[in-house]
Amino acid sequence: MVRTGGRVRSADARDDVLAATLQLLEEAGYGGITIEKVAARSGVAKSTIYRWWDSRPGLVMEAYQHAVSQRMPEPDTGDVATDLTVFLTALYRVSEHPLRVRVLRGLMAEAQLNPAFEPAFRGFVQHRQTVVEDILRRAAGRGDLPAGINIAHAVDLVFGPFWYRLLVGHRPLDPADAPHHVADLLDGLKGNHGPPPQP
Amino acid sequence: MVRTGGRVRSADARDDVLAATLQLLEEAGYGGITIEKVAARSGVAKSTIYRWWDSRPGLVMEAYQHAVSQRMPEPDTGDVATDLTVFLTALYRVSEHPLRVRVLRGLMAEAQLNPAFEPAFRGFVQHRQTVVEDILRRAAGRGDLPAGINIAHAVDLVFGPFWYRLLVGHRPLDPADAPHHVADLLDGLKGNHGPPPQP
Amino acid sequence: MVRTGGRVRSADARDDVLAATLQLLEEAGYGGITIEKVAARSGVAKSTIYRWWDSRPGLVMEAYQHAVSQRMPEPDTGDVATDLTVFLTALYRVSEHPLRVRVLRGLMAEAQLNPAFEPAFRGFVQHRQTVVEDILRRAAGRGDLPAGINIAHAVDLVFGPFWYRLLVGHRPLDPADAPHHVADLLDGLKGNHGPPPQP
Amino acid sequence: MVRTGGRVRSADARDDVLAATLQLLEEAGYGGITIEKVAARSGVAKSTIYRWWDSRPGLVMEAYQHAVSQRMPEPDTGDVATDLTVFLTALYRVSEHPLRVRVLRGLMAEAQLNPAFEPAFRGFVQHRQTVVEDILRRAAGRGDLPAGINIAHAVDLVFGPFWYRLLVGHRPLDPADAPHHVADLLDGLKGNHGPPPQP
DNA sequence: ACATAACCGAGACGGTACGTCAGGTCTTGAC
DNA sequence: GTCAAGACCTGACGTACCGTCTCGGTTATGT
Repeated sequence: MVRTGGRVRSADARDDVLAATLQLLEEAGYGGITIEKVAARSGVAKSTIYRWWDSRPGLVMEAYQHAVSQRMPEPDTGDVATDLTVFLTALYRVSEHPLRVRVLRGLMAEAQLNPAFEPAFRGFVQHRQTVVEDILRRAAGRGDLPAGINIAHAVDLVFGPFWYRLLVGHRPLDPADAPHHVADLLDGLKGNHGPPPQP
Repeated sequence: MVRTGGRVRSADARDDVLAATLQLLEEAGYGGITIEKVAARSGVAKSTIYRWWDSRPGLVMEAYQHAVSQRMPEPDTGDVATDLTVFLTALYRVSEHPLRVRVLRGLMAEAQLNPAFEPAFRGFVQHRQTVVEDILRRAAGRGDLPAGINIAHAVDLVFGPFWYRLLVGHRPLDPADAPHHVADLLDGLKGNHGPPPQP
Repeated sequence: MVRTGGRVRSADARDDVLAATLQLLEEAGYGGITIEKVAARSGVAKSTIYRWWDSRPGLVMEAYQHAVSQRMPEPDTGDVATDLTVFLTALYRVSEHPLRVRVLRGLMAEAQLNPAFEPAFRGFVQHRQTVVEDILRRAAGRGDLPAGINIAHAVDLVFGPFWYRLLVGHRPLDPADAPHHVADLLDGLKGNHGPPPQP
Repeated sequence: MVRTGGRVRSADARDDVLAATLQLLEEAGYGGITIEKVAARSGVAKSTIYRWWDSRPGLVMEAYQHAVSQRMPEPDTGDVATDLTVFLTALYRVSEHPLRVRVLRGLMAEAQLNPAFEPAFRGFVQHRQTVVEDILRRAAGRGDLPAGINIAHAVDLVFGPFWYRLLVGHRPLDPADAPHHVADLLDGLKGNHGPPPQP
């Protein structure tokens, strides 16, 4: 597939839009963003924004990833407790960045209200789930966890409280809590009371 | 404080509005509701709606509670496992009512986007939390759970996965899973790895 | 027909919109008018303008008629030459008002480009034609003009040159020319060379 | 003036643009033409069109003349009635070609709205006027018409009704009417009621 | 019995933002 | 140096709802 001509996409325009989006995010939160304001702030035409981003959540998601694209770790030390602690600590650290918190909350909200956005958001979420799934699967393979463990539910026990605290905001998340949460989780898992995973 | 006269609030108008709200909820979801549509559907004037409800989430919350006001149980049998199982089973049963699921998701979304609505929603959520807190506190008092238990985190372990599944929709909630989740939870708690609760 | 309720239409808003439309007409001509500018100039919301006027030409036409609603004379003195002279003189006097000239030209242009506007404009034009038709018909009835006269073509001889000069602008219209044009017209008519009018 | 090199103007591009313009003219009328559509239809880039034509009316005018460049007759038989009848008949025949009617109406409309186009359009119109002027001037020189005749107004009597019918569309133009219109016109002229032409 | 005052429907109002469209300019790489 | 392609800014379009604000008309008291 070859390009046969045409003006090339302006990197300036792209960067200005993403920068303006982040600025607005900090000032007014996800709900305070409008394409109109992004256009005004960035000096980029609305039509140019619509050419490259199909929707507000798509734009915000890209701006977010562009800004904080430091990937989550995918630890594989051979010890399940260590792996989970590393991962959870990194996850909880989002609470130290109010901007990221606000973005995550806004994206979650959008996914509830806008069916068209749901699959994209689900993809984003599930990508994170697989990291934990892999850690648990490897541990079960090594015999460090019971064979019949319900991995799916364990994953929900990792991410559920995280999101719950993020969304309700009743209690701040603290990266220092991660080791305790991991210990609780593993205690529960070793008891192996879950039903067998769905085939 | 005496009323000295004046026409009394019309029960018809109130009922028509709530009914129309529920209808629209079923048809278009929370995000598909507008005050304008509710007014048109119900035959009640927009100004009347604004007189009695301050906002969309307020209206929806009332319509929801009016329709499905079966209170959550507050069990106190003396056995922590039984109490939690009863409660969790009732909680999970929401998944059998797509309407309620949609409302809960919409309210959560609104709370993310609309700061004015956050406190009301947090109140709604925390009321449910206290039921679980009370169950755990009583069990600890009886010595059925370690004294230094981190009740706050335990509550998050109950509600976190519930909301997470509800919001992301990656795996359906099943009331039959409640006993297993309770067992896992208690196993974790008895290990008592949590930090002491904040004073 | 009874009003059954609702806030009454604001005369201020209406007047402000029409005034702003005329102002813009003077400054920028018909083609320079946009609903957006009318809204900004008048301080009336765009939605209010769209509520009452379906389109730009409709708005301009009302503004024009509202401003210059001094009706054209419909003379009936019993003398065809006098009647026509009075009418034509009044008609030509539009050239003394550049604003009205611009509006007429703009409306004619819109009728060419916008099929939806054509009928409304044709109605406006034909209303003026009937005045001349009536003058000629009465004269023919009195025997002041040959019975078999082609009234339709005579009407075109009155309005055709008028519009032609207005639109092309090659030679200014002068109300003082009206008597001569009437005399020419009547000479031509009395010769009666036209085909019989279509039955 | 020497060309120093470089690619030569593509005749293909030019022809494709003009052909596409005519096609769109037939399908959607003058008002339905956009440079964008012409570019898409012709496969020629928008920038190329802008390079060679300054505006929509310029493009349409060239396309129109390119397609129907059959010149109007310029009769000189020595008889004024014959000359005028030949000319008027040819003029009226445009009504048999809806495409040309549409173009003429569109150009007239554009001249009203676009001051920059007015002079070009006036030139086009006046070129036609001179043909009639010459016929009348020759007749006056021969003594077939009174010497003090108002030629300018006579020209308006020829073109005025023609354009008026074309633009308003209230009554179809019929080439068969031309002889009658000529007879009426000459009757009026011979009466010589017009004011002396402006010096 | 009737005045009072709050209620109710209708719907106009000033706004904000939407997503689309065309205009006219500019940039790129191929010919 | 022209060409096709197409990105870019500009500015207006017409629509949907927002939350507020008159209107005219309608009840229930409570004196």
